[in-house]
Amino acid sequence: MNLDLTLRSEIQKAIHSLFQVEFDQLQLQPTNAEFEGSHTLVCFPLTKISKKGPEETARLVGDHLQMHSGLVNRYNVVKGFLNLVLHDSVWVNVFESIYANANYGVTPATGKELMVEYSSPNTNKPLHLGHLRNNFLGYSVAEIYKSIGYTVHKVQIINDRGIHICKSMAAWKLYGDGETPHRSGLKGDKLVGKYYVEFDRNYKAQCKELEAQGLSKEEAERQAPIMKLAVQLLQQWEQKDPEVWQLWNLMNGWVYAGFDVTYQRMGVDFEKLYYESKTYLLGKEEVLKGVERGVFFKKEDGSVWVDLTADGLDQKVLLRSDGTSVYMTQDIGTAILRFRDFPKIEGQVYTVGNEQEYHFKVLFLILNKLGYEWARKCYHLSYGMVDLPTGKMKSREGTVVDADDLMEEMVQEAARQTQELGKIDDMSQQEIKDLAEMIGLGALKFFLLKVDPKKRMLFDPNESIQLQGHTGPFIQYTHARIKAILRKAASMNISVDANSISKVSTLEPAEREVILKINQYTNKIQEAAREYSPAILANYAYELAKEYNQFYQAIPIFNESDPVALKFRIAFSEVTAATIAKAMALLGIRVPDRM
RNA sequence: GGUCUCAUAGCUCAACUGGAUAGAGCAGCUGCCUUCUAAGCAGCAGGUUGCUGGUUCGAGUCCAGCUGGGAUCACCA
Repeated sequence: MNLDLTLRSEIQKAIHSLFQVEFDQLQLQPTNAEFEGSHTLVCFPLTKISKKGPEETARLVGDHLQMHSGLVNRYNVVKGFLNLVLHDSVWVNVFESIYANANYGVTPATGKELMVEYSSPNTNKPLHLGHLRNNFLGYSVAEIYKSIGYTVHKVQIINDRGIHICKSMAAWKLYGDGETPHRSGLKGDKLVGKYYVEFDRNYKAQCKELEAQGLSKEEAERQAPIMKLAVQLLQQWEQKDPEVWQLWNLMNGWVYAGFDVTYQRMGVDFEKLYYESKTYLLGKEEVLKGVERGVFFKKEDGSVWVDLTADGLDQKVLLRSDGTSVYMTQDIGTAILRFRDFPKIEGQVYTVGNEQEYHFKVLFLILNKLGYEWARKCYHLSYGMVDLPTGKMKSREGTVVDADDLMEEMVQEAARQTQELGKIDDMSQQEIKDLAEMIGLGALKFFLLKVDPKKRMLFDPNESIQLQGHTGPFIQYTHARIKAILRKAASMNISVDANSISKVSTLEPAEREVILKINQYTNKIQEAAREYSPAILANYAYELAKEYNQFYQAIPIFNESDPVALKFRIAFSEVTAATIAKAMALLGIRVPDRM
């Protein structure tokens, strides 16, 4: 049974019979902790139809519900707020139906499909902290949509061509001396990144030298030999020069091998990879067709533009005067290609930083102008930057937090603290290692996901590494404690079944609070999906764990002599653990049985 | 300069989309482990929600203006 819907309809019935009016704009909200009750009806909006003061209106509705609704036990009125106290049997019923449903919180397949793009790195340097936020967000949103019945296609577009990779190639050719990941033992993406830095260092030195010889800054930047080499490589690449392509394939291959290791540890996956080298020429045809249909226009020099001034934006170029594509052209092509690849998807989610908000606004408008219905279902999952205490991450200034390093650091810290607590001394080396992995990554993921994606956030290495308080490990810990209870119950041969639950007649306040929280789970998933915000689920999981911990501390389960209450509490703990595990799984966080 | 966006406790974040006395965690202080795991629980202290007006029965939330951050506005990607 859906408690909220049932209660809503009972309230509507009450209002109808009291005031003879249909009123469907009910404001029903959770009761503040300081008052008795679980649901609160805000009665100010009702005064217009009741023609009475808010308090009297509240009392009328409260009386009616108490007399005619089987749900409401008693009520209290504070100002215009009607606080409802439901019968314990209602809560027991709610719990029973959740307990009976092993798939609680999972919507069966609806036939709807969605594509989620995330990660989408350049291939000239390793993944960093910003990519971690991106990957965790994209992965989680995809999982959330799966759980509400969507088939989700996780994809990325890999920026594998362009001047950036040519820079790494140029530096490697000049200074690499044939270095390979195999020979140096360096991870492939790190190796390529090393030569990207190497490029920059030499480029700057060369510019400085040329400037000392009297060249202007711009002139020096153009004339620097290493830059000339990079530009030459780019041109040769575009002409499909076999030698250049071989090197390009080789170095990209190193990067992909490195990325695979990183993705593996992050726990993210992709169904299909799109490569810019294969899609960057797409879109041109679509744009030309658009010109024919008068959606776009051509200037005298041959360049093609879209006029978005009617939408409050400016004019944007889509094809250069020499006929070549720009970034936007390519994105138009890729979007259309994806809908051809997956004709059933109703839209695409682009997990990309908020510095590209303007770009996506324009892209969606253009797709719309081209007549694609699905353009309205495309969503830019725009997230804020991750700042460091020292300010913005700047790759040139070496203040970038490397993804591999950070994950390793978190796992090390988790291992250290776990060791220190000494609760797992009997575990095997493999189990201990796996546990540290689970906790370290759980802490990191939770830290990055608990903040509203839209907001920029601060990453303080000292605080982020904490495993107490409002953290992933706090929630994992709650799960592990419940598992200990369940193990003990099993060893005592206590069997729980639906029948024993239905015999429960009264509940402790702490129990009611937890059931109330568990009951919110499905709503929270819907909300998280609607808002594209894993933060909503992260904070929910935290609240649920916190609520359970209060119960745990207040009521020692195995001190209970009444077998009905004992069995109920075991079942209730079991459902809490399962709900925590499910919510965390949607965030990409695993939970341990012991820690 | 135009557009967008953010500003909440010392610090990091919440606030059910306009509802009650704005909540958590960290940091600080005080209690609670003969055990279902103290990675926990209970409590104390900490706030003019950047500023000024407005709309409303009611504003951290909506509107206007100001102050201060950030992003964006290339025939770059």
